[in-house]
Amino acid sequence: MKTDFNEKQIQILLIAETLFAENGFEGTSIRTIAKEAGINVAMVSYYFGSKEKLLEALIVYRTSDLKIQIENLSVEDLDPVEKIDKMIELYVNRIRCNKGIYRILHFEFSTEEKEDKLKVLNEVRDKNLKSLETIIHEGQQKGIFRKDIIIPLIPPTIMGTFFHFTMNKAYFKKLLLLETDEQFENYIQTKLKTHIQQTIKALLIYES
Amino acid sequence: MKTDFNEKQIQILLIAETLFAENGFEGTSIRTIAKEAGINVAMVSYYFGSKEKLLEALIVYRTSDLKIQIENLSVEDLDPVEKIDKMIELYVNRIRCNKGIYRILHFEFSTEEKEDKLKVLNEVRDKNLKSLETIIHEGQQKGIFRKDIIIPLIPPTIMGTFFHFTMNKAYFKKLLLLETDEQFENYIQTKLKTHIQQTIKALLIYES
DNA sequence: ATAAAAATTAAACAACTGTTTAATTTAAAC
DNA sequence: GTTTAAATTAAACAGTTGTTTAATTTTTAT
Repeated sequence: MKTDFNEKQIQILLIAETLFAENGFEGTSIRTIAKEAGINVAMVSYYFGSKEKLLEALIVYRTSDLKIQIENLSVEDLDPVEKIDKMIELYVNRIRCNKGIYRILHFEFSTEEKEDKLKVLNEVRDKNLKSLETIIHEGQQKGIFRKDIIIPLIPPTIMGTFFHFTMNKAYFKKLLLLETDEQFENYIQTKLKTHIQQTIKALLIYES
Repeated sequence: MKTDFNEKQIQILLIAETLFAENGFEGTSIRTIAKEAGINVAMVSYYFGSKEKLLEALIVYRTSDLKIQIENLSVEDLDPVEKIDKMIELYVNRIRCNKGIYRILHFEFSTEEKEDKLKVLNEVRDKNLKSLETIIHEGQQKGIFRKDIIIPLIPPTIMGTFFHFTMNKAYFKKLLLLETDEQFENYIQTKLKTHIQQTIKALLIYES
């Protein structure tokens, strides 16, 4: 599998990413990509073979990016609660910086069965889940966290909350009286992030 | 705004809903809809005017459905914690039964600015939020719930968790060893529902 | 400077897109 | 039974789609 792209290819990939995220895969024509990138239509086929393969290349390009971003929190010298806080901050920032590709991965690939192309993404997810498990088990051994937690359901709550909020930008901007995009972005990094941290910590610690 | 449709129109709407949810708006052609519905291509234009207006009609049709489904929990004779449980159950069931239209509303309308068409949806959201506020305020007055909760961020956690889980069906089926679609559906109605309930209750009750 | 390879182009391709037309069939009203 | 309206059809429309071709320019290597 090809993982190295030249400057021109990367330029095309980045523009395709934006357009796919904005208008969907089917909603974006090669001609639009070409026009936006200031190149000839044929160049996409020339470099990537087809529109489908362009999407695959984009996913390869971006998920290899994500791989690198994985940090191993479980080794750091923090107590479990602090580790949870930090992990959520990492989650939020990672999605925030890769909104485009996340959107594409979740919406273009959600229904269809292109599992092979999602292998890399699944590897990232599995590794994240492992890190999370390590942290929670540590907290459970120290008697801080409850023991009847279904750990695989925690990332959906973190990511899902974030996604649902950003996907309904217009609605929440109006609801929370956030006038500019900057205010919206700022709200995510402060209030929303804190809300998610509070939620997960409460779930882990609370005894009913 | 037209809100009544005849049998034939509803048949077309339902098939369009499935196809839009599966392949997206741009990814679904009128001819595919017509073929699937066993009608002539021209009938869509004849009944709805255009593909765009077909989508609008679908949203009108479905959101008027949703409106009726809104129950007013806040008046029932239950304690706040039970009300939260019941409300989440309603949330989960409502999304579960209207997966298609929710997907369309969130993904086809997320980026573009077709706010006027989303008015009905926003009304439903606002009403749900009001109900939730009533319940939480009651719990706060009784000293059961904490007072520093950002209430508008709770629906994103409920809906987001659910969505993220269903959107990544293939991944979670493999991860949780759910072999059939029935097992997956069952997991949603039991474990996932309980997880969301636990999460929200913990957030509301837990004192740090 | 010359030859080979890579990059870029405009044009053409057939298939598909949403939509409209005009003719025909079916149903309703009188 | 006749007239009028609604429903349905196949065909055509013009525009767009992804992709390929073959010619041309640019870059690289010798």
